[in-house]
Amino acid sequence: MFVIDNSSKTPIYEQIKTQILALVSSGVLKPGDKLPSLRSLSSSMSLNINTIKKVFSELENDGVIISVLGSGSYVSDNAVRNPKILEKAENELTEALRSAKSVGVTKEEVLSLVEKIYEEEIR
Amino acid sequence: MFVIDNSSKTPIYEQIKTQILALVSSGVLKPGDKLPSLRSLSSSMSLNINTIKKVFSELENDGVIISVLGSGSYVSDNAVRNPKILEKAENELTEALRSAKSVGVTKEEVLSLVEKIYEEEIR
Amino acid sequence: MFVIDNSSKTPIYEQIKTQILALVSSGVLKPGDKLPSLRSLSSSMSLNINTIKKVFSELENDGVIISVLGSGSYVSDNAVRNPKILEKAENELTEALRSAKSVGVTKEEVLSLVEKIYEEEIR
Amino acid sequence: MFVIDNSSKTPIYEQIKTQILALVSSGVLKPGDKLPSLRSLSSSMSLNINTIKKVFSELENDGVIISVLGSGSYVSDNAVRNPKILEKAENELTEALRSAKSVGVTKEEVLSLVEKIYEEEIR
DNA sequence: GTGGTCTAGACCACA
DNA sequence: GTGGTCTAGACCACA
Repeated sequence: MFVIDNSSKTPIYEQIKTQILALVSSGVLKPGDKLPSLRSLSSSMSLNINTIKKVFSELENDGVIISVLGSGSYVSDNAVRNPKILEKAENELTEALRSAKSVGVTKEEVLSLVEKIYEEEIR
Repeated sequence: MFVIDNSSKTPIYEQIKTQILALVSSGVLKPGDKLPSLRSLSSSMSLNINTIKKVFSELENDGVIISVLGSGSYVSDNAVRNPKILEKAENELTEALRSAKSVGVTKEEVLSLVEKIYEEEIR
Repeated sequence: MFVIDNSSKTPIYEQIKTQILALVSSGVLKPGDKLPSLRSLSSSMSLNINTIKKVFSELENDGVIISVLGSGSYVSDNAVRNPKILEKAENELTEALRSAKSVGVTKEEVLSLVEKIYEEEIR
Repeated sequence: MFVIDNSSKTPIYEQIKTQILALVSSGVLKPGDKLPSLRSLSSSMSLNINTIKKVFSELENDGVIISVLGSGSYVSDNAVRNPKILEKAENELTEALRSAKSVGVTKEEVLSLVEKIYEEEIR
């Protein structure tokens, strides 16, 4: 389902959230689509159900999905290029850029990295 | 001395570490320079000495400073553009870029952000 | 679990670290294996949890283990004959040899000591 | 006078002690020779006098030198291949060998290191 | 004075 | 349950 890197310092719930967001913004998941249930996701991925709960509650909080009691969770209408998500990504990118600049990474090095990333296939 | 944002999710010791690294790479702190003592730093910042110890021990581990028992801590000879530090910054930047791309931030938006950051005064 | 010599000048955390490294390189602990939790180790050894934390954080820094928040600590994939660890051991051996030579220990005495050590059972 | 490596984790007094022991066992300093005074040594090396005091008191304790109140310190008659010193060097070497063995350094690697060290010029 | 080790304990985020 | 951060304070070795 999703690829989890256990050796990463990024929490598992963040890794899954990022991958769901990528599916939404790439159009694989469209507004109105139903997501798998908490239980099916957690059992199929052998994860603690609390981990998946955290993913879904954050996504709902961000306005990307809507959970309907007794029915399931659905991609919301304004999920694509959702303002909260975009702002958060930009803030994180800003921090990473400032940090890189402050330790001496040059603008040229950053630009070539940007080129490289944007040429990559979507994973 | 250093600016601490207590509301940040970034640990205090990371914030201080980042600022010391910036001082080193900007040349304010040069190889051989003596850093303030654990005690003077912790008391002037109203932080516990163990928090500062963590900062210094991480910096020593990264090869940026050298701590000498009974004498003090000094900027190491190969502190500037230190490979470990650069690699870490680039890895974090790569992650932030991939994440931004995956949620729909365009390459143009990224490039204009890069321009903006690299025009900023060093803080 | 581990043998601690309180009268030794070697810090407790170093003693434990050394013994974990020996378990890893002898194959008793294999990549992927889970280490005991901080709490269980510290309570079973009657040591403060912070002492064990220091052991684990050094081992993680050396690339021997990986600590995962909420899950536990695991032997990393490249733990065996880890370059950092080998280099450190060789540097310490070099120092000890130079020091022994400088005070008049003969090469023959050293060679017979090496034979003796490498015939010892693994402790 | 003596070479001090400030970036070493070996205390300065140990570094000096080792070098004095090397001078004795190589015959540069002979039994009966007078050592420089505490003050002249500490001032010429820009070291704290406590550091040199520690060196001399350890050497006296080991039976390598004899301090005569009001006169100075002299290399003792049984300074060469002094039993305490040899035993200490061998103990440290044993520890380093056991440690190297335990992290996977092979006997062959150790032997080639021994050859290399014993071919080195005395420093 | 300096940094290093160890204990004790609170509080947090994550699984 | 797990590890991570931070405070508080004792005691040590070294310069």
